[in-house]
Amino acid sequence: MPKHAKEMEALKAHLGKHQLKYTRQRELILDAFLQQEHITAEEMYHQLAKKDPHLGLATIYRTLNLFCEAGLAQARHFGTQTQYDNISHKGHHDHLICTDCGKIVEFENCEIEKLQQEVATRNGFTISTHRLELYGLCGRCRH
Amino acid sequence: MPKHAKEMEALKAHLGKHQLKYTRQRELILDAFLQQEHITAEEMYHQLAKKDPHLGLATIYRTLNLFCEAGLAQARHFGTQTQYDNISHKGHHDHLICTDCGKIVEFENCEIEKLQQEVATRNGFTISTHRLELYGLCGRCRH
DNA sequence: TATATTCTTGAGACGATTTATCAATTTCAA
DNA sequence: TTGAAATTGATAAATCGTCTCAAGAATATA
Repeated sequence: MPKHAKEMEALKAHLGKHQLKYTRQRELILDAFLQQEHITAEEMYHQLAKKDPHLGLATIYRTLNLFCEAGLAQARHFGTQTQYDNISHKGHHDHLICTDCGKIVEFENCEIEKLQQEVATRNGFTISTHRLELYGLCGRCRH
Repeated sequence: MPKHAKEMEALKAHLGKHQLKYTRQRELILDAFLQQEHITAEEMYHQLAKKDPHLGLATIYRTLNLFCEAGLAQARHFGTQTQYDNISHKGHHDHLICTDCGKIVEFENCEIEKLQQEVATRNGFTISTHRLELYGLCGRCRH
């Protein structure tokens, strides 16, 4: 049984629903992606160059965007690059982001999530994912 | 007395401290900026083209970044562009977003904000802005 | 006020990141 | 196995923001 059977099924379900195909490249990229907490397209390109030197950067971008549509990933822009966060792997992480040096601290907070649920319920919504980013200065950059 | 005397003084203080000059362009851009909650350089470029057709885009980028350094603005990457948030503007709100119909509900929640502060403090951060988006289905689309 | 010094501006070149294009290839259902 | 439809890889192109530099503007000094 593959390591990430659950996510692979989720991806296949999305592909089937949209008349898309399950390709070798998509499987390769999914495997690599699910081992990361977050990654950029460029990083993945270099990582996968060993396994498949002909895998194109455009394919990686296309596939990571596909993962976002399938609900496996979430794009987040910081600095000049886009980070693709793995939201299926370890539970959801929120981010503290230093606007000066770019340092990112991940955190989880059940109380905040509970309050989010309350807000959603009060407005008749059913939440599937969320995004919370706190911007400011880290201890070192404050000086 | 100008509309935004306080912010103008803050800018002048920063300029003086760093041996920078108070120019017509900086005043023009400050005036426009303080009327916004957040704006991109491109948006401001078009907005100000009426008042000064020769104002360059590079000057707007430079000036908005200057405002960040002076503590009047905060850069935030959203989509492919950079949003410059007006820090002096109160009334931050978060968003509930329906992934099916695109409906957006705005909300504020002091308790969540308080918990955010706690998380930040615990990690040595000083928050200046944040972004919270809840994605899911609205009441109508759930059926 | 005149002058010297320094900073700023505008225009376009440039670099980095991401998307679009398109012929060749692969997938998948019949 | 076959054929329609989707995908890929290579690269061109678009987008966004910064850099460069000569010309112009702001401030300090006399």
